[in-house]
Amino acid sequence: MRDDLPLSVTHTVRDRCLCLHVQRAARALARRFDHALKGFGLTSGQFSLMIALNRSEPPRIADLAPFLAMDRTTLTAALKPLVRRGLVAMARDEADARSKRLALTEAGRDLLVRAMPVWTATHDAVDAELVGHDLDRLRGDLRALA
Amino acid sequence: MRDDLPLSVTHTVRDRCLCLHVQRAARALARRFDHALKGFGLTSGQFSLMIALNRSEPPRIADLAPFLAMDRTTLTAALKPLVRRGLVAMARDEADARSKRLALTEAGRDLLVRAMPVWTATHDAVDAELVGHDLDRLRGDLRALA
DNA sequence: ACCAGCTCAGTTGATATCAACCTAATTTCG
DNA sequence: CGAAATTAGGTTGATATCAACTGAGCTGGT
Repeated sequence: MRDDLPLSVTHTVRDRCLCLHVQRAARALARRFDHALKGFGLTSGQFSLMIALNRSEPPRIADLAPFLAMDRTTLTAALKPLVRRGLVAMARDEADARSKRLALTEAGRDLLVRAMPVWTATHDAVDAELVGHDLDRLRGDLRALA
Repeated sequence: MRDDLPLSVTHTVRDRCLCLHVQRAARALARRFDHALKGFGLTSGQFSLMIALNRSEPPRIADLAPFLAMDRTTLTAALKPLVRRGLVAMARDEADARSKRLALTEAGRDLLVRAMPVWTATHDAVDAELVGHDLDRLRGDLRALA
């Protein structure tokens, strides 16, 4: 311990840092949904990604990245196992040869339909543990951060 | 689009899922602090980890993992680059040969001292963007999730 | 003392995350 | 039309994340 890095400074960071607080909550929630969705071979992130694909118009990678607040190249990597398993299909955009359109396959939709009740039950359990918390406000705060 | 996976269901997940909301905020905040701390060669996670090490008693890996809501093995991996760079030292616990005690080195403390003003400025900027939001309540919500 | 069970940490394999760099296609403007 | 700027996407290298497995050390009961 030195005079120029006292415990009080680190306590300030630990207590105040939103980055740290959000990361901890993110890890805990991801673990929780990972476990719940394990039977379907899906992680929480893969589930969210597939949910984001269920649109009337097949989105491009560049459309999804901002929605997930995720780097474009992360999305490229995240799609690989889903495409390999035949849950997601990538097709060249007919209007723009640079773009690729992403869509759930029949198998992907089947899996999502089966996983949905588990998501609902898991989220209900999370909600139940947070009685007294204003979750709509929390979601609003998180959207402001993203 | 099929009848058994309508858009309304996916909109429910997108709007309600705390896991998705927290992951998005986590990515955005991590990116932001990563950029801010880049000049020190530190990521936001490495900064948080080093802050957690600044204790009067050098903690063990098993002590830190719950504090960071992180898997124990993730911590083992995260320590490697910090130890390699001489910012963190691992020493066998004298009382228990299974345990290792983690401590910042002199170089590690130096780096943290220099990085601290950047953390403060970055967090002040985040706070400024969230005027009207109750950040203490937000931190409480996030602690409840972790 | 012994051994069964527990605790602490590391390793492996898979996915996640991003910056930096790269290629190809489109658009813009002179 | 044609070169420059822009845009979409992929690749590489590094770190982050966790589950499952492994091994080493400790502890309590007999």
